Amino acid sequence: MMREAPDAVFTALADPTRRRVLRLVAERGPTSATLLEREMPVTRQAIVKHLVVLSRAGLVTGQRTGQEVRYGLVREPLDEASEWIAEVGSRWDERLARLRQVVLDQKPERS
Amino acid sequence: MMREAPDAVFTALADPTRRRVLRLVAERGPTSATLLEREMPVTRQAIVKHLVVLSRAGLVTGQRTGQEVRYGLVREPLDEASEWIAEVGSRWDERLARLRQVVLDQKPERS
DNA sequence: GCTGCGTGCAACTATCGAGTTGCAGCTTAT
DNA sequence: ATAAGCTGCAACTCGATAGTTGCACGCAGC
Repeated sequence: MMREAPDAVFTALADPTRRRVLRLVAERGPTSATLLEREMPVTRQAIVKHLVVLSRAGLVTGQRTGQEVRYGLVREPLDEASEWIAEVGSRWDERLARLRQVVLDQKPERS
Repeated sequence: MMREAPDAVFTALADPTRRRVLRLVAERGPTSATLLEREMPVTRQAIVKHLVVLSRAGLVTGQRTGQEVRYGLVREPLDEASEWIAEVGSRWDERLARLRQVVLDQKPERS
């Protein structure tokens, strides 16, 4: 199986500033770019760009209310990424287990 | 809490080619750059660079045996990344839960 | 109307990073 | 010793992207 890795998600998570934005959205709840600007050392424009990237990756969704746009978090892609990581880790462990098995099997039926 | 995100790990996971390298290492077990080259559409040098990045992130370790260097996977940083992701997700859920609680609390003791 | 606040688009800079090619050095076996 | 195979270093190209500044548009309230 091993569903192909969601490229956009990992790319989105790569940038520290973007991770901070994501974290703030998760903690504060639906937030606007202008609000986020006050808690970060970069321009609103920069934050907007990050939100666009996060949005394309499906990690957040924007909802317009009046004149401001509030962004909320979406868990699914996040969970998929987490799952991909876990699967790589388990592949390694499976290999180790299989190897150990081979070693153990040699003892009983040694020539 | 929320331990600061391991920057190097997420940076390492951002590149598709690098993820493929990591995956191959996990599946094949300790592997050399030259072996990996045969399964990928890029130069050995490119793979070496990726292995260096993965190594700096602590995701793999190289072990020299004679003239070749075999790289194996290391789970810990991988798990940390997975944990970071999970924590962001749960922050969001906690917020939702807290919000729901507020709504529920309003009913019994409404003025 | 005008003022304020929030969003959206565009152009520009500058840095980073993925990939290549070329060459040198070290092991192993013939 | 010499040939073959694997590693390591260096220089270079080229595209992507994080961040900035500047300006225009739209919705609110006085």
